[in-house]
Amino acid sequence: MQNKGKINGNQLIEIGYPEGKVIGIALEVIQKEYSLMEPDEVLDIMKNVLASPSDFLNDLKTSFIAEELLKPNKKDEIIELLPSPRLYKIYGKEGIEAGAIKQMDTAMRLPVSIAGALMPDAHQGYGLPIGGVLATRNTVIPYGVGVDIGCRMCMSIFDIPAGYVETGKGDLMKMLVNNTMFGRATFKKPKDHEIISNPLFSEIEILRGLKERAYAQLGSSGGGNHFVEFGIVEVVDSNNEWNIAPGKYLSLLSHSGSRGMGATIANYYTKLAMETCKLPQEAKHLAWLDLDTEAGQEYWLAMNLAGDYASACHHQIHERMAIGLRTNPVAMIENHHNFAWKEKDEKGNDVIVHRKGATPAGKGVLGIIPGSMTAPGYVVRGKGDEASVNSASHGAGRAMSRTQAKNTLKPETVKQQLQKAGVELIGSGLDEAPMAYKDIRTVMEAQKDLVEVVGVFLPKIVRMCGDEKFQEVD
DNA sequence: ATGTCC
Repeated sequence: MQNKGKINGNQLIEIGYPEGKVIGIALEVIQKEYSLMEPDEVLDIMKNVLASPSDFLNDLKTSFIAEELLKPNKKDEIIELLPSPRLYKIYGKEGIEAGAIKQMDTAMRLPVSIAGALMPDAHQGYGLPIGGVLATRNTVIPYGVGVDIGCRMCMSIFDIPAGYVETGKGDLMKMLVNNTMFGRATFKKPKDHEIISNPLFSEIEILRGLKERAYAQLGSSGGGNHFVEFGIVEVVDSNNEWNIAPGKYLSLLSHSGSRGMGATIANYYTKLAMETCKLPQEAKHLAWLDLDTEAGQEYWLAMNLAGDYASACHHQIHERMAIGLRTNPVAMIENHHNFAWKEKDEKGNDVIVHRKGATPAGKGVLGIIPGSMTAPGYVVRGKGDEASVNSASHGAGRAMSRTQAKNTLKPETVKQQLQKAGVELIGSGLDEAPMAYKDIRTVMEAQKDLVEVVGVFLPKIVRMCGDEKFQEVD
């Protein structure tokens, strides 16, 4: 027989072995000790060990399996939540849906949670709500970061008069159409970037299979609420970081993340976390990885790589536009809003701060909070408010779900609003219409203790992922 | 958000 000793994990599970570490140990023992035996005989031995492990504790061959079987099975133990959530602050509570608050309550009942806050643009997500901020001790929650790891904003301010968005409109539109890629579209020949030669792409198993597509998608933008847009930024703070005179300038703003790479990493490690960290039903998507484990360290490295990759994509977008404009920006501002950071709490202890749809707003930290296609976005400087865990919103937040927007909004109404606001739109669907978003001014009012406004941005030429149904109506 | 369903 050519398959002597060949047993796989599934066969062990079939005869009743619990999923987990013991499978690996048993397979190792089988390979080492029973490789010449018929599979059926091996399975019989394995059955006997399983039926009465204590009888095999002194067996030379199977004692390791027996020991593992006798260990209290931590894998199936459901970790208890605290009876009530730790206190946390909600900003702009009146505008936040109940489901998001419920999800944040659940997150604040995790035994690993230390602090948290809910931003005024919050809405329901998987695990941590979008707009949720959560500080934990030495653990990282993949769905506390979100699927689009490193989703971020980037703004370039050019020393070009604001009037150019009108006088140069045709050229700017061409630059967007020819030099940005959305959805499935990618560049025929992506620009090289050092991120692709990062050794982690060969050192971490899950990343090996992601390198090729990451290269193919380099410099692209994705779909949904991602955009690249030209607009006018008014710098309102004379005491700004770049010594720019207050006034209006041509500006480029982009919003996108880590494409397929981050999504694959997020889903892979969430699944892994859910296998090792069993939580009650309502909290199961908040499964965490201990940063002292191999999986936790791998996720941390992979997450950071995905963040750097997302940043690289933005930089290439901005580089292409700067080439088109034949000038370099006088200022660049950028920030992740789906990410986890190692920070210090007020006592100086290390904490892991997850921001899932939240802008870092430590004291003096610059960030960008976009509004909608027709509403202003803001360049902000964090005030370092402790209660917010040094955070602010990452946008206005949705007022309508995507389906609701698609079903109720009329293309003509949206077009009228765009026209009124003087906004030229390339691509997009009805679900990204301005009316689908909350009023950003109300959201900013709710977080005035968290950030101060450095500049106000108005979108003028917006490119998003296309939507045929919306496009047809011309 | 996502080679938009392994």
